[in-house]
Amino acid sequence: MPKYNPQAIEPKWQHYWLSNKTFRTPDFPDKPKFYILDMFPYPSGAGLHVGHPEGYTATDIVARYKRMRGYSVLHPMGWDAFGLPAEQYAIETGTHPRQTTQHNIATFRRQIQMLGFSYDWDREIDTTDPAYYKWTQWIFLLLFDTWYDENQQRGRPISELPIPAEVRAQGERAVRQYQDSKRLAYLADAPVNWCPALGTVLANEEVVDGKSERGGHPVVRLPLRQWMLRITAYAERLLRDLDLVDWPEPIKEMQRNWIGRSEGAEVDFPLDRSADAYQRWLSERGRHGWPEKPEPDVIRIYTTRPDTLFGATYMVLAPEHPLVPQITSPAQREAVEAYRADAARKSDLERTELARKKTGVFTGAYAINPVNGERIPIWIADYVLISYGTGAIMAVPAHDERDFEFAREFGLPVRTVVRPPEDWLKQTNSTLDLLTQAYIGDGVAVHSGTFDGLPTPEFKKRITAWLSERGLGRFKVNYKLRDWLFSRQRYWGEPFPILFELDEQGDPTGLIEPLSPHELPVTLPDLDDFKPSGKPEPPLEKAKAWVYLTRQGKRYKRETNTMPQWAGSCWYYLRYIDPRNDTMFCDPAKEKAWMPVDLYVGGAEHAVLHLLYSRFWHKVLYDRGYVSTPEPFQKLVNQGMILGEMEYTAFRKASGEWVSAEYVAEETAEDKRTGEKYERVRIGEEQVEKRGDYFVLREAPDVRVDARAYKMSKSRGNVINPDEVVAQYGADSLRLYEMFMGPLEATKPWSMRGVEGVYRFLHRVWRLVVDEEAEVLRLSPAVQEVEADRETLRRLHTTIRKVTEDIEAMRFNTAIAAMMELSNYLSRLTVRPKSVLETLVLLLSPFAPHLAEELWQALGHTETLAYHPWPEYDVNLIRTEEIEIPVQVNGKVRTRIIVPVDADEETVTRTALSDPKVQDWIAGKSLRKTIVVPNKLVNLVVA
RNA sequence: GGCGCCGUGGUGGAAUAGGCAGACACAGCGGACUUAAAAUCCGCUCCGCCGCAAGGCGGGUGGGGGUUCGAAUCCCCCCGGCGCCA
Repeated sequence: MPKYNPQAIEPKWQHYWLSNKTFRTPDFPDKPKFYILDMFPYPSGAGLHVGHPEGYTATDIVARYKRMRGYSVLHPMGWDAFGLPAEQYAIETGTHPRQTTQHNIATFRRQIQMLGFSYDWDREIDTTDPAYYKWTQWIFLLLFDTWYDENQQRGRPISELPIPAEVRAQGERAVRQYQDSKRLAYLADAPVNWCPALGTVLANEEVVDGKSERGGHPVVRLPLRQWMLRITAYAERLLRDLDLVDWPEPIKEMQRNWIGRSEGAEVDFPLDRSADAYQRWLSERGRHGWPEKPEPDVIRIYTTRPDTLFGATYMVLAPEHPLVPQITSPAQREAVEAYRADAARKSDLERTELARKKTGVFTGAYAINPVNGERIPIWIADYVLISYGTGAIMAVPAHDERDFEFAREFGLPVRTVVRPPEDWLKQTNSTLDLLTQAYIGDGVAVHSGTFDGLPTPEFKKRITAWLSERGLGRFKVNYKLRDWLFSRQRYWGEPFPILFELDEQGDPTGLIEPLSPHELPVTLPDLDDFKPSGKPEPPLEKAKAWVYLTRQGKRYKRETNTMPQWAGSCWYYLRYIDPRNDTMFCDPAKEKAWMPVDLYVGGAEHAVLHLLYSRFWHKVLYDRGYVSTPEPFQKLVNQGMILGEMEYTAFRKASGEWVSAEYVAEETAEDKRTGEKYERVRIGEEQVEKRGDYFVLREAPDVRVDARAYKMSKSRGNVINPDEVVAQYGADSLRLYEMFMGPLEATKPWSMRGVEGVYRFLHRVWRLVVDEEAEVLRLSPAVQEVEADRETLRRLHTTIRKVTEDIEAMRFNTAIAAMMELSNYLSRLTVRPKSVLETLVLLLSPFAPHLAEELWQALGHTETLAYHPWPEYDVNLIRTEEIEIPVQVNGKVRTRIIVPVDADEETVTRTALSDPKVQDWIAGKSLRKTIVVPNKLVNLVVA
């Protein structure tokens, strides 16, 4: 029996922790607090993936360690359970998504609990639980009730929004519409991906190359009235406050890029008109200044290069630009209409593809360049997006790559207004007036009237001021970040707590009515048919009895879109703090006590969207006084991806002849030279060998073999199931292996043999303590209550220090290596001091908690070690009297000498020079220089 | 195309205020125990060369160059992989 048997001891301790509520966290921290959060999983039907426990083990180690260091640790788990797959399954089988979701959650919970994580399960949450999404809806109402005050740079209640007198004069209805236009949650027409063949609206990720992912049917972009969240109002703060958090720099950089702040100018180009009319317009602008909205016959553009205004030779509007129908000449109408229809079928990504051939159509209209009065043609082209800037650009082909390509394609003039450096001209074979490609760098202005000779940055300032004085333009900060499209035409999501007022005919009056908080939650109606309606409208439209209601004598229709999957995950970290509160989403006192999250661990795939969206919600809650910190996640760590086992692939012709991998395109298995298609052959490790930088077939060493690890996927058949690993080796081995594989952040391939290796280590630790020969669980006879000798103590305390420092820095792989070294040493001792083993068990306990608890008990303890103080190390025990350091001669190690620790330079030099080997090496040469690095090395430079 | 990260034995990886390259583990080889196997334990294991041996010499962190007494680590160029953006 007393063999190491994880299958017996792991369930035993999991049951112990659960039934004793060992990891129950008090409502308020009673010691210094530490909030450790995992990105909660979407409980998919596939069950837990080995990638999940990687992050969960890392956080669990820190959580267990922090408890032993005397912290109140908040460490919860829950389910991000709304989402497409459950709904897709419902469409296919009629199974209600709730049922699928509950089933998947049960599987995930079982799998996570079998790994022995120290979550406080009393705080488990589920985003699809009405008691949870009640508060998601409540926060939506808060967004709806908030406007952004640009002056104060914060969100404020809509009741505090100043109403302009001219709006107020138009009556109550106008006031409400004005308010609605300023809310953080507002309605707008936004294009959806409508797939007529499937009769449904698709999410962006379901559209590939303008076709549906399933079936490859064409997808068109159709405007639909949808909820938007005004995240752009917070762009500046989302950018700036990245300085407050301790996140990996690349992740911050990705967020910065995503927000995409740029400085430039907005400039108004009036449509072509008579010289008189143009002069009138100019003087009008000079008098009244820059208007909030341009006149209906004026095109407003945004540019980051106002210094190139004199080089604008044409304009381009996005095909969707509202002015297009108005300005198109009759002769061009047909071509313009066709082009617009075509553009609607393309995604933004395809449209902006740099390598793509530029397309576009002339509208027949002209505009006037306000800096020089020049008349320039107006085109439409799909490389201009309606969603960026103002949806219109001035085209400066000389200094913008896309404009250059477009101009070349359509024979439009190119005018250089920034002088490129001479060597650039030479290199590109250009002359100042004949560029072979766009020059996009800075330089000195030419052909720019009175601005000639100004360097680019100076020009930008001067021209912006010039435009500003004349009411023709203004300085403008622009963001690539777009407002967040928050509606989904789906069933399985949070319903909006919003009503639309109906008139007596049952038609919408245009008034939007938010529900009151006491009317929440708005629960999802049951449907028995989840099939798409065949119209671009949400499935909830089918629940007629739910959709229409009478409230205080008025008829209303409910909003039938649902919220996107991101909604529930935007604030879940707050709910864990007070998960059962039904009067508030979270008690402010508890929030203050636990926030911010001290450590947040999850996959890098959420580096941008989830983290940006939740930061945005958090800031709104902050502005409205519901949370106490400007940022939710203080420290962020991204775990790397776990790949499948290493695979060797060879390529073979139909004739059976091998083809070296260097000639084969890996993705298609086609010959790079001839296009011939080959067969992929999986090769065993024993059939390959390494030659230089490549693996080759052992039987045919000319044939290179493709050697790499692939992402785990069902279709590739390389998915590792955690259940099987636990059944074979136990949870402690799985946990330990995932931490031992390499650095947490790195992408690394799985290896079953590696699991075996850590299992052997755990088994060895077991045998250090337990008598395996005995029938009952008792200590090994080598374990005795004796004082440890000096060397054992030195190794023990070195290990304590290493493990402690490594956990703090989340370098779990090297912490484990240190414990392996200690156990290798201890296993060679015939007498093992009990106190040393106790310390080792404590060090190991955050990593392999089941084994540790079992051994702790075997060592005679009756209580869990979960709250036992973490071992302290004594530096005096780590120090040695003497130390061996290398001696270099001219930078090469020639021998080693033994010197007292902290010996001074002179002693070290003297010892080195007296060494016979050193004397051989420096014989007949003169000593030029001596470098002594204390306790590290000595380098003798001779010549 | 731009930005970022990365490249170390047969494999995963150690070693960064620039200071002994290859800790720990896997795989492999040899040995002990065993009737045998598994498990376990002990030893060897970056490459090349010299030596019967003890030992010694040289090369080596994707490639090339540079800074330095000294570079896996810092700088420049190139090659390859991954991620994000376009």
